[in-house]
Amino acid sequence: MRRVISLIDMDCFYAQVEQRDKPELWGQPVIVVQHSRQGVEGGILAVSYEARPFGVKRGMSVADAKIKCPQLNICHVPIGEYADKADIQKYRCVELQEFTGAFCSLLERSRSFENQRFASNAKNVYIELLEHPGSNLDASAEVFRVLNNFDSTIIVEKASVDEAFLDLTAYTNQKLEEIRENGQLEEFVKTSLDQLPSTHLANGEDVKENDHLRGAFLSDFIENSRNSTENLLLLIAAITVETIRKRIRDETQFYCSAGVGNNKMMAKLVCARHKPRQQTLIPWKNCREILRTTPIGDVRGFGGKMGNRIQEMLNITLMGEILELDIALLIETFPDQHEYLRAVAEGLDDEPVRPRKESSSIAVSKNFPGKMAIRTTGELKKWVGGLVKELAKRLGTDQAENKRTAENLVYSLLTDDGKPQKTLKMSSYHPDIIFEQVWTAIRGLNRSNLAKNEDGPWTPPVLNISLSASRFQPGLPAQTRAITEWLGARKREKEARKNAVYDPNDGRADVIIEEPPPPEIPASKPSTSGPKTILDGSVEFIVLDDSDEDVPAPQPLKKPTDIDYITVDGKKISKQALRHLPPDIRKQYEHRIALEEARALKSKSDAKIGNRKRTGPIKSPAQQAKKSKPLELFFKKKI
DNA sequence: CATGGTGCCGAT
DNA sequence: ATCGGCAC
Repeated sequence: MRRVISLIDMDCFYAQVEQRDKPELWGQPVIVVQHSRQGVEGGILAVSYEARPFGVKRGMSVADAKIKCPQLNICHVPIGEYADKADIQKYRCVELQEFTGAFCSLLERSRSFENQRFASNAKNVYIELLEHPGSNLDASAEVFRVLNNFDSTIIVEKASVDEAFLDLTAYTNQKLEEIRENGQLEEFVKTSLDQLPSTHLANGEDVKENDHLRGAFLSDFIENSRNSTENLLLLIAAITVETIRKRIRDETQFYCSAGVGNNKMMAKLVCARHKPRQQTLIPWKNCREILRTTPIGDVRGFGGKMGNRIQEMLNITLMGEILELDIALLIETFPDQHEYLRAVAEGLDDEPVRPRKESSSIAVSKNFPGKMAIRTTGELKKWVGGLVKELAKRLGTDQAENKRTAENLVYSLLTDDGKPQKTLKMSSYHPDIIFEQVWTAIRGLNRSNLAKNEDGPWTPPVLNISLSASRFQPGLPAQTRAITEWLGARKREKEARKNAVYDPNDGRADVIIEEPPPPEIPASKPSTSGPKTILDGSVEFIVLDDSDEDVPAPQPLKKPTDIDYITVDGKKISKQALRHLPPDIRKQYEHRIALEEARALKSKSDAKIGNRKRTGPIKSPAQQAKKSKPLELFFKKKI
């Protein structure tokens, strides 16, 4: 039986993330630009739909874009902490400490939006972040939480930061069965049009839709569905996807588009037909017609060399032409793939939707094109070191977040000559250790005959460095759990100190996370001075310890006292921050402050006695927060 | 001179 | 394990 598949694609996602960040940008033309090297603007990564009518496109230079659209708003991808390269973590991750501060402003903002679920989502994000101390949360994870929680029978494959495939086969079959059992089929057919407000039917005529036709095409299809289980399933899927998209919008503020069909290829292909904020349904019987006029390069998997080869060798441009070819010619030209090619041209594709929530590799890379190529040993060392630190940082947060540890590290150095690539066993997450391993493997690649010292030349010039961690095993190496969390907490505390001054304009509050407890197990931390032999063969993983180099004074600007902070739901919130809260929110807190202070006094006396040795899992502040009735009520009231 | 940074997969 | 290809 045919599957029922959907692709959900966030509309110009990076641009939307920026717009949500800065609400004044909603409805404005926005581009997201990545820098190439210090201060120099690189390519355009995303273009908001408001900017597209002006002719602003991906790949264009910022200058050209500005000429086309003078009122264009330009947002920049952040730069990596340790290496001078674009770091797109922002579009995936909201740092906990940033979010804690931004939480208030999000809440405030949610009241001005009509969407009632937004406050609820803000709460969920907040709680989830607190439940995983030191963790990050993808901006896209907000989206994926909606997808993953919608229904357990829907398979969700995270295809990229802003795309997901859904397998709705089981879900729609079950729904249809229910409808039939309850004798609601007729009712369903009659009401379904109303439930498809943003759906288009891909039939070849839909591209030049007058909106009047949209309804007519859909009605037609719905009529033909009465006696077609296959159509009914697609119909249910389309309605479901409308619901899912609405929920994504309500809970995250992000708009998306979708395609619905019988496989990944068609769902993906058809999704592009109506964007943004719309979705397209392709019934099985329309696949041939659609593909008949589809440029070969538009089909997933055929946008590159393979697609070009097909076009050139067969002298065709459209997918459907494959079916008109002399079969003998097709076999002769593509002996190994002719069957597959014909299947694709008919709209067949059996690639499964793989349930996947987390990425299976974590990579950092940087290009050094043309003149920028790395030509000295010292330079290469510097870049590898920086990239290793970026990688270690991300691996550390991934480890805390996903409770897993990478086994392999693959490096590659692209040169004119080739792209030597090797897999190393990873024995530590410590950047110094990783660096030594990588450098040991790499150093021999220098073909220069001259002195191989720091400032000696490196040949051939390096055009790209890439480091990728993979083969994740579940769990943390036991002894490092404590230190991992401790370092994470410590870092957060440091950050909080840095941000100790609340600036109502940047959405941050000086919310201080609890004092990090000392690690239960002392760190057998490798010396930072050199390579570290792993003790007695045991594997050791340690999160990047970016010791206090950049924050020399460990003391806060003003030493916090009990007078200055209020503990609410296990978090310390400065009274100054509280003053800046929206009045009604503040009121919600204030009635509890007396209680909390009393509790604090009590626990202080308790702490002197037995708080030290607890064997069970430590109760995180978040867990306390979750159970806290007042907070829940507070949120419920908002809805 | 040059999308660039990530990520996935199949063939070998 | 390495590579090459593809995509967003």
